[in-house]
Amino acid sequence: MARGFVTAEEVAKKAGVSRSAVSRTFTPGGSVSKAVRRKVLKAAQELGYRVNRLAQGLNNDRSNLIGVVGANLSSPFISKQLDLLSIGLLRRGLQCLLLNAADARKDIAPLIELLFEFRAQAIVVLSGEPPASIVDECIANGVRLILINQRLDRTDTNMVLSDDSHGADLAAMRLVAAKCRKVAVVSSGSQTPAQLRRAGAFTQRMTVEGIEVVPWSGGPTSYDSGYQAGRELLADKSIDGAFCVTDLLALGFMDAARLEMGRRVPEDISIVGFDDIPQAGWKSYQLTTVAQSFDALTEKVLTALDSDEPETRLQVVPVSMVERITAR
Amino acid sequence: MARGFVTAEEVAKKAGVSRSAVSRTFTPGGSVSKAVRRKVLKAAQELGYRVNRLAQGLNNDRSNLIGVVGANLSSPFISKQLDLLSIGLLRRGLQCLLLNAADARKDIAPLIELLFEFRAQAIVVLSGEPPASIVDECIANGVRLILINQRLDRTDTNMVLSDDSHGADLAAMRLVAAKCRKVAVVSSGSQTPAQLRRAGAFTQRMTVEGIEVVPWSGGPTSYDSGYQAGRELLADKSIDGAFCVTDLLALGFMDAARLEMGRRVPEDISIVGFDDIPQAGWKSYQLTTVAQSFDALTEKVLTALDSDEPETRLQVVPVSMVERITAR
DNA sequence: GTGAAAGCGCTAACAT
DNA sequence: ATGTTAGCGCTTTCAC
Repeated sequence: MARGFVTAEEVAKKAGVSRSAVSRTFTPGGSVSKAVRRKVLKAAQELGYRVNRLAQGLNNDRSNLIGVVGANLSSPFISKQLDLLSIGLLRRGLQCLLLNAADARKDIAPLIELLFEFRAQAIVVLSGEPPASIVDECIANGVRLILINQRLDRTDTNMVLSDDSHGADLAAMRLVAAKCRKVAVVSSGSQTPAQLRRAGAFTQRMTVEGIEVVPWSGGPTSYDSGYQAGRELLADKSIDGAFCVTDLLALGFMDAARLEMGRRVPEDISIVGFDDIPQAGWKSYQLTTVAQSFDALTEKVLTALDSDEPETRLQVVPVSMVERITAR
Repeated sequence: MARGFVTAEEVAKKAGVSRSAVSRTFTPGGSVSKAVRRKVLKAAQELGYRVNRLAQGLNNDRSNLIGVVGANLSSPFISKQLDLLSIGLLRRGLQCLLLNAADARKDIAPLIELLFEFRAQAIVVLSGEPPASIVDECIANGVRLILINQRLDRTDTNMVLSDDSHGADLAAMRLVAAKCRKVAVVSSGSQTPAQLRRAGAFTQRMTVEGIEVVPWSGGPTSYDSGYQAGRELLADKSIDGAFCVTDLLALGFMDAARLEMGRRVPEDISIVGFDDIPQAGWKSYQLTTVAQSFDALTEKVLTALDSDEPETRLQVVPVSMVERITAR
């Protein structure tokens, strides 16, 4: 109790009107006469009144809060996503309640539980896979759930994801075009569904093409893991191509290749990444990579927020090859 | 109205107890008998009840919401900060209401206004300078305001910042030790207070040392701006040192120097950055830089959240030189 | 157009 | 330890 904020009651008193007149003044469709509105606005101004959204939400069951849960918020990919998303939400008059899962492997159920308590209108999951029970609860409670780059085997929730398998295919074909004979496919140890899809589709395609694939995975999704992969894999002199399922891995791999393992890129080895994070375009790297469209992804999430068309439940966003200089 | 969520009333009915018994069961210090508690918990479980934090907050004036406003959420520095902060808040049982200012130059007043409406308990500003009127309002309304890397000329609000001038000094001394004769100091066009302090302190020190300083500033705080700076400045063959007030700028500058302007680093030119973002440690760069302690910064912010010691209002966090290979 | 009154879901002071 | 009662600040019928 006893806080500094001014209430509508006080404003009403000062303006000499009823408490509901004040409410109406601040409600978009409220019917108030010019005269009253002016008086109210004046009093509110002088008192420094601002509506209490908590009370407002309690009343009409619209908290205006959108829960966002994600891990590794400082990774280039996630942070870019969060950046765009938070801008888009704000633009739509929605607030972003951010919950950091800290670690993608962690169970995000308790976080979503927390979002329920805040009566979030919708929940956007940037990373981590919610258990089926939580998905059910979302539906039961009328909370829209939107999963990014996550493909659950159900049709009753919103999923927005990049076309991983097609992307992996593009990467495969690019390495085929580079005339690679033996390629590495590197992913992190935290086998996220997206990474698994990419590695799987790539391997499958390469097998069809009759090209030998050497899989590697380990560590978190980071530059260091990629570097480590490079050190270990490139002891094998015959590897002349690599698909890293994430740009961060690719950048680390590339540095290991050039700086420690004495390979020239792309002369000795062709490298293709996935994501197209800003760093992939830096002059020291100029990584050839499969680009996810951050804008399109965000756009789809935003529209999924209000539209309830069942047919737009699963949105696959196209990817594209960004040709730079790391593949022959 | 008409939402799926279960209320305490329904739980009470099902458990055959009063509505307050339910409330007490879910309140840490509530005095309830084992028996009642069990009944309540059981009913709550079956019904899928969860407290409504909005209502809870409305009651005891503790929204549990901490407003966080920042711009350029995808930049390495800010995103790292946000990552740590959001983890810390969650750990303390606080929720993070994120507002993206999109652009550091934008006025953040309306965003803070919005946070008032949500009755945020405290507001953390990662970037952007709040106008004095807003600061006053925070104080008037009992909302703690914490500014990061922002030094306002007042003693009634919390500021947590890295020791920019000492850091700039370290950078200067490092370039002196590298025997530079003519050094560039590059900052972005969005002259943030922190950047101004760094550039200012650096220039001052160099002037004392009798070393010529060539200032450059332009563009946003980005890799590209740094690159641009490199291209323009290094037409001057006599520049043999550079202090970039931000790592992102330094990385771009370095690439321009090596890859386009034919300079060897550090043989021909010594480069020192500021921040110590993850990319500064990447093998292709290995930037010598002044490190801000993200952990210490976050730690101070977190403690500033609850402690109200006036003497801890201005917290200056020490910085340190990270010696890598870009300075002779 | 405006005010009175009820109610959103919860907590806390007051009895018992 | 438990139930009753009175709010928290707001929106929304419902009369007028």
